[in-house]
Amino acid sequence: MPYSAEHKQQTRERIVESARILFNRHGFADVTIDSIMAEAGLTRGGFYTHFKNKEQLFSEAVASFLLGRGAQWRDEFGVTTAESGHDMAKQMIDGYLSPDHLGDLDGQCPMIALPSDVAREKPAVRKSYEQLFTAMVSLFENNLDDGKSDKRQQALSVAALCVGGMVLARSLASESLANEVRVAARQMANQLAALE
Amino acid sequence: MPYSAEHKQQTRERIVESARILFNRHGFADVTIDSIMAEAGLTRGGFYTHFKNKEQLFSEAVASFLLGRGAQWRDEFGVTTAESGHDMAKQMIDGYLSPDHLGDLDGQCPMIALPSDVAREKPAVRKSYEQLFTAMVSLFENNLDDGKSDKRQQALSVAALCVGGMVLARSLASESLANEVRVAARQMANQLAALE
DNA sequence: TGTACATCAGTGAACGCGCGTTCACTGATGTAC
DNA sequence: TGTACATCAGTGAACGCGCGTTCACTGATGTAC
Repeated sequence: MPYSAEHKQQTRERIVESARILFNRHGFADVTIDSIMAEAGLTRGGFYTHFKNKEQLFSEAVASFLLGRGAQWRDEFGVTTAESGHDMAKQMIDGYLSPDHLGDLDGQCPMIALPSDVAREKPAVRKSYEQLFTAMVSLFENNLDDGKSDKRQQALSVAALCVGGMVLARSLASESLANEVRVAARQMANQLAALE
Repeated sequence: MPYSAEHKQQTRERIVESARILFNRHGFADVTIDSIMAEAGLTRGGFYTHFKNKEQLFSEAVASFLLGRGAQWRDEFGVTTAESGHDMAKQMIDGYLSPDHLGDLDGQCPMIALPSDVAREKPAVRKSYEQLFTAMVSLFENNLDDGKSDKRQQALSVAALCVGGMVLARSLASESLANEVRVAARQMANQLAALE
């Protein structure tokens, strides 16, 4: 068996990481397999020993967010005691709708960077996107008060505000209007999260 | 002067209309100038007597939504008396977050169909997107109660919920989850619009 | 009213380019002896 | 310990294709007479 057991796996992860960053920045169609492989320190042809095609890599790149910053969020905010729930939800909301996140084209959540790219893809890619969304909604569900009959609706709405506010901020021409939307969504999301 | 005065203008509008529909359905990168011109009953080469390049057409196609269904919405909900404001806002919210709108890939609002495509474009395209957003926010501002100190914040949040809810619904794999998000966003948007 | 002409919207072949994918090959590595 | 070998991750040239844009040309039209 040439090469160590994990060697191929590590290369594969390097490719997924390059892809995640490049897709986040330029979208699915405008990123070439050449550029992804070059970013990972490899050449074009090797791609197909790891992936069936470009679309499969796209799917994995979107999902891989949950292993990086996504896991960080989950670890930080995912499991909390009842009384600290609101604080955790607030930190999550404030972080997601922060200027830092808005400026982080490479590291941002793919839900913000790639919504319309994903909407045109096949179910496999959409499932990866859905994983991110489901994780976010669960996180909010776990950090809102118990006993609320519309807790899930609240969590879904807060998530829609987080994603919607950031997606809009990214697409507007005016930086000041973008920030106005971001701040309004942040305040409203916090208000909703604290609603009782 | 060969051809009537409006002939060129009409052809141009036909191209923009084809472009709006095709971009809405397939995104910026995956639509060819050939396909747009063919849809308008013309051939490739004629494109450049009307537009500088593909990007300029994209910008005009996004903005053109305000002349079609956008104008319809504006006329229907734009100018209202104070006491009917809430009803108008509700109709707008319910229409935007309706199953019909979710299923209408050709006629949908470009804010839903093209957010990440637009985010990567130059200011001219982003300005067109912003026109749509500004129109929506104004419409909500005009249909919420007077005298509220955070009226604008409310309008921005409702708009973020409308766009966010629909963008997410488009990108998820599960149809039932997509509808859950859509309905949750609709209910919450209506709640916010009626907040006093 | 009828005809020659000038205009320019629209045609379609061609240009230059880069993409996703394939494939015959290479060379670094772990194993057997 | 040292060497021959088998494996397969990675290489890079090539294939087939379609794109955005250009350009010399055409032919439908309004105008001048």
